[in-house]
Amino acid sequence: MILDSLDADLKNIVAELAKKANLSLSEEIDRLVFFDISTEKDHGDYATSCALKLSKQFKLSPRELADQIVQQLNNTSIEKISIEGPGFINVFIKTEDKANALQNILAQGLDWGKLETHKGSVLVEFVSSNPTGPLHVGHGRGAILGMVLSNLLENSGYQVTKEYYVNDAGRQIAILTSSLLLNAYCDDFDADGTYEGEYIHALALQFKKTQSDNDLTLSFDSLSDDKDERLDQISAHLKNTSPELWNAAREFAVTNILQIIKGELEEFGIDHDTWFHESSLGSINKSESDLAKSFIDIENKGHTYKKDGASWFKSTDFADDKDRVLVRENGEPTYYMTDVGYHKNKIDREYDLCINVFGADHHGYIPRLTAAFDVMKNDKQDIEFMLYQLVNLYEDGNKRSMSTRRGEFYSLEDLRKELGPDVIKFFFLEKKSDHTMDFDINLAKEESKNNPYFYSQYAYVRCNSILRKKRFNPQEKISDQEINANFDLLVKVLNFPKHIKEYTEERSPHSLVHFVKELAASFHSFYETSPVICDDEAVSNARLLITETTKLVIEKSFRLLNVKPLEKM
RNA sequence: GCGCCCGUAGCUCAGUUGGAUAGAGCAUCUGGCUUCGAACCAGAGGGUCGGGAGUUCGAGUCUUCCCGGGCGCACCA
Repeated sequence: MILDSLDADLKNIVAELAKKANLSLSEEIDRLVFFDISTEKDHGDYATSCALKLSKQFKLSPRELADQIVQQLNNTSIEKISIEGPGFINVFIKTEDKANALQNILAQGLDWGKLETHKGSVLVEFVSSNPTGPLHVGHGRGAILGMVLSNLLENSGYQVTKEYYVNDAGRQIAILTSSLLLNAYCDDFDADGTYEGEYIHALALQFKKTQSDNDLTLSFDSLSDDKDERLDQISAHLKNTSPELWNAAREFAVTNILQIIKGELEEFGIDHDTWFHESSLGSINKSESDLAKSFIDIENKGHTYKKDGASWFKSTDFADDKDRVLVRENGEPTYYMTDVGYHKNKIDREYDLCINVFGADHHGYIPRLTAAFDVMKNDKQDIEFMLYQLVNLYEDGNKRSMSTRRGEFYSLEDLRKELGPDVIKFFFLEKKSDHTMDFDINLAKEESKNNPYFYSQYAYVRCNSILRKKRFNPQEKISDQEINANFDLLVKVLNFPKHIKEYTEERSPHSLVHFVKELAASFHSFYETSPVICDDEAVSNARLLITETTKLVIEKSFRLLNVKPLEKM
């Protein structure tokens, strides 16, 4: 890319100037000295404000510094260079070089936009919804976010592992197991707080068929009035009186619900590389288990203490607002402890970076998890969190309720069946993730410009439609006129890698959606003003090349977004 | 009460590590199909960037205080 070469030259020049002035500015040069893509044609192709930022250090006026930089900047691609306003340096690139760059995109194909800027291994943990029921709409947002983030990271050179953490132990699973058994064997047993809904009834029926003892009757003696106590009594009773049945039911429920979840994720093209089961963390009492290893690690490093019979982690030494219990008085690990053990396992698998995609309601969890991670990690490892906020569904101007009293809820599957997976991806990704979003179902169904998904697909379809009609010679020289007349479109196509790099580093998949929308808009405008198939063969050839490269960039973007480009609509 | 997130056009939202005149779409108004797909394009109006103070060549962006909204503050998971 021309821009990379310009950036390198600029950094070298400023470094030289700093050296002459006896200034050590390597950090500033790294951070502040670079070219931006100009937002206006008048400002050239690229602009830098580095002279404004560094004038103080150099004890020069910004324009004086800019002048010194400009005198040395003689990159062969530069057509014209000027200093404007308070000290901006604007660079105009030779039209011929832009034309060459455009032709070069064709040679790269879908590798255009692929980066080699990052190294190392990343674990992205996302979805990790409890296997107690189908995914709801909110899970979908996290799922799509995690997937596209993974795509971007992979595209930039990282070795990415996508992981789903399965909470297959603990109280929620006990309640799920009870729910299944009650549904299978107790007619009209109404226990507040158990899982209900069609999927439970269906699973219960299936489960019953797998058991030889078909007419089992379950009975309960005195049950507490307190909802939670009662649920635990039911679980304990079932588990103790029929341990084999209990284990079979638990296994059956978890396996089958995971299958439902996995199937739904597949519909969205989301595939996790690993499914990590909480139950595999082992027992806190066995020293080789991840759970015990993580506890011992923190203990050995001197960050634990005993209080009220429990074992605590002094997380307040690491920016947490209160200390946390790891092991209860009764010897049972807390949920937090299991998550610490899980992260110890991630650390031992030697990932350089662990990214957790969390629902924003878990944000309070970040300081304590970071604290434990920082204690256990090696000094090259890092943890990051991405939060996603709630989704509100609107239909006909009214907020739509996503759950009912009966435990039924409007699931991700329901939404997908209503709209299709790709339009949902586009809408979910369009908004910044840490921002509650209003999802307008009517708009998502609309097939018009109002709907950014269709608008973008339509641009791709138009590209294809044109390219089917006429072939072109990719080597033929392109006139300056065609390059200059289509600045708005080409600036996006030619700088695609720079944008992708930024979206990856900023962890902002939503920016990619906005990029595609804007690229589509530029193409639609180009389409109206510049007939591609026309009598002038040279002009036609150039425009076909522009169309082809635009198509490539849209296609590549769609792939990163996990959206299937449509040849026809 | 403490912590995190958010507040930009009537609505839904962007806004490039602080940059040049704050942008899209919807809605309103005007114009454009005999031709590559009008599922589109061109144009107009619409703003105290929640409010005040500060930092500096420059603030929607950073700091601080206030106002308003969401979420979280367990030996639950």
